[in-house]
Amino acid sequence: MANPGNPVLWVPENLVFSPARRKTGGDLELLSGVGTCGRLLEACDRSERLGEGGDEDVAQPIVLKNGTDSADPSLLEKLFCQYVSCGKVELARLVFDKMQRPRVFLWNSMIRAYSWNGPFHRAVDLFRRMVNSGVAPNKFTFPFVLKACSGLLVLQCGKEIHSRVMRVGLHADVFVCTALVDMYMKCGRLDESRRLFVKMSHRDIVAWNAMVAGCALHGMHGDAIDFVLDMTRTGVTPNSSTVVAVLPAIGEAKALTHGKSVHAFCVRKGLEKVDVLVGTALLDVYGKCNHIDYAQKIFDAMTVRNEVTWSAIIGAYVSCDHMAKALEAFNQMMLEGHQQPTSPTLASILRACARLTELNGGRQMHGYLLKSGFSSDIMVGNSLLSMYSKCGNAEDAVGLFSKMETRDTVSYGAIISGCLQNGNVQEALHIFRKMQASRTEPDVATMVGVIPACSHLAAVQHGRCSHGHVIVRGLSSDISICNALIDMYAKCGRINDARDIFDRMVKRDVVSWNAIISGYGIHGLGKEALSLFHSLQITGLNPDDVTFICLLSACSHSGLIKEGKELFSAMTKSFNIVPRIEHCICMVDLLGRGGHLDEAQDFIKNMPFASDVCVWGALLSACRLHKNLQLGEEVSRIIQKLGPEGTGNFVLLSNIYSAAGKFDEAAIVRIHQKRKGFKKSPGCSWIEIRGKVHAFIGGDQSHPDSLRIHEILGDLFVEMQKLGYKANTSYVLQNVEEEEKEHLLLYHSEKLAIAFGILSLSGSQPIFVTKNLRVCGDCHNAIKFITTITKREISLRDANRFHHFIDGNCSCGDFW
DNA sequence: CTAGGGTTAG
Repeated sequence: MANPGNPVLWVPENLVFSPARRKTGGDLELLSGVGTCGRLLEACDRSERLGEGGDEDVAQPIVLKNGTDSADPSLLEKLFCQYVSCGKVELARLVFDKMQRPRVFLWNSMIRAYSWNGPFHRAVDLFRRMVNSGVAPNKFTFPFVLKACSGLLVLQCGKEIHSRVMRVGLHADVFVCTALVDMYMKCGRLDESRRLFVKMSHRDIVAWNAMVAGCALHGMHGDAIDFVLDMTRTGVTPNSSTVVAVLPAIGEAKALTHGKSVHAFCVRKGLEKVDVLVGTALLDVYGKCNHIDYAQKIFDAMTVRNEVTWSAIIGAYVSCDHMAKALEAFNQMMLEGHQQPTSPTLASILRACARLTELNGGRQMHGYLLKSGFSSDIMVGNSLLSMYSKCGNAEDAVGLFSKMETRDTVSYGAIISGCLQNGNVQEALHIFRKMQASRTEPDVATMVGVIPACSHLAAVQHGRCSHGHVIVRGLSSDISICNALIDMYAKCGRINDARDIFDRMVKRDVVSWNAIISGYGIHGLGKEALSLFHSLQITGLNPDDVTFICLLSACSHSGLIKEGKELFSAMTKSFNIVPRIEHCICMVDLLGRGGHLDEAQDFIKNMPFASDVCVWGALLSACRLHKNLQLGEEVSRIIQKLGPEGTGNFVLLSNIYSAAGKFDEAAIVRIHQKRKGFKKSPGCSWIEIRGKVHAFIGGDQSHPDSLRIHEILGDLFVEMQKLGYKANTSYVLQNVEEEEKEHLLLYHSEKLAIAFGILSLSGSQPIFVTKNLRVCGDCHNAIKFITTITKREISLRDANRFHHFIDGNCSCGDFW
């Protein structure tokens, strides 16, 4: 059932809702389906009332009744106008087609009707017909047809119309010119648009708004804001369209101050309560700027709300991490029943379920979506994929993905990262290959999702391949891509390649710095990490909470205890970063690893918040490292007390580990239990040989070369013993005879992978093995002997860091 | 006016 504390999602039982039906407005469809095709009734008594505007009740029966085709031209015109003003575009068109020689203004009305709500291509077609039938377009025609071009994003067509405008000498007309500015803006020709705009002798508010909206549309947030400032300087007062155009840009730029001044302007004009568009846009800005209280105030004060308003407030709650409020708002909306959910609403709700790992609620939503006809909506479908993945349900995500009718780049991105989040790296890479086969173009987000798959595998060949993809697609200058590449190369043991990417970046963000600092950290190069931190401060970029986690962990792995302590205090004092539990885990780890067990314990006791299993787990592994059994047992008991209920097996397993002195295994069990649900992943090691990844689990005999691998290990064991190696059987979990323990140790996954490396690679090639968990202590010792015997260089990346073994020594100096 | 997938940490 639902997690305690999480709100239960309310979903109506039998609600059926078809988005398609709402959009077309059924009666129009029915009418045109009757097939009366302009057979008109000479409803003379009623024709008097035609043209008064907007009375559709009068207009409809006229066309529906059978009558003669010999309609009076003036009646046709009146009827046409009537339909146009009622918004009955299709009916207006029927009448229009009946006219013998429509006058210019009738062409204009018809084109305008299409340019208003589409279909835009009809407006353009009609314009062409108009020109071909010898009717000269006038200054009213051009703005309408240009608007249709903007809607269709047909630059070529727009250019043709531009040259026609020049030929008939209408380029100085403010309306025509404004429409051209808008068309070029929307079609992405910002230079041409700006050129025309600057040349205009008189710019009205519509022209200014076109510039503002265009900049906002193309993600040029700063320019959009600047245009609004410019227009006020030249004495043009913004209107509600300006506000609605600029607010999304302000929101994207998270420019809270600008948002507030626009808000103030709206209050002066009395817009924010009565204008739905303004109110909605405003509350969205506050949501994006993380000011949910203001967003809510605006929402509460609005006298008119539409479905977009509800979507916006729900989305704002979700992005401000108020999931309960988001679900509450959704329930309220459904109960009030004035507004139906739309795909953005549902996408936000699914995001909320994902964040809460509220699988039951998510499933309920899925059921509702199936009933209500939303399940074919690609955005909703993608949100569902993500929800299932984030709730740890990879199978349902993959199942859903395979059943999707259409998949776009986002669908692939969602499923690839979903597989990755659930630890299925192979499947992620597999789907990436299918994506390429399906000719779906990967974009930045896809590649940012794929590159970490290579980092997890530590498969540098795959990684280089992804790097190649990125270059070919021209994405190699993207900051996020570079960040992912830095991380990938660092985790694949190529710290210098990582540094190279970092050094070549034109622009870096804090994640770039964090990635390279973390890279040095896992390589045990703490001094380098610290020196990068100093460079970071010179750039003027602010380090964030993650930076300090990277730094503290780097210090911890390099034994830089004094530096770590200084960083921790500087973090709060000089950088105003509130320590999170993660920082405390690093500190306990740092102190504990360094042997300051009492200090670590004091640190936990003085933490400003309640300690959790992970903090004690860090201390427990320190107890294991320094063989402090007494404190270790004490800590084990605390962990047992903290452990959540219903995890009996974990408690038991943890006890076995602890009783046998396997404190770090016990800690790992606890951490896994806490973080990943209730599954403990088995120790697994792998090695990439000529682009193929070979994976081994302990005692594995499934590899085709298993026999020879075992032979190699057997021979090595004999040699190692001659050099003084003694198996450390305290690392064996099972309660078996000593000899059996030695046997089990010999076939640990990391040893198997190394033996396979020896078998497959020539003597001069370094061996690079990756393990999902932390390296076993006996293996760590054994590998040192193996480097002496085989004269090979061996690198091992485990869950925490790198170990470079050479000539019987490890780069970590046994400090791990 | 609202909206789906992504990078850094332990």
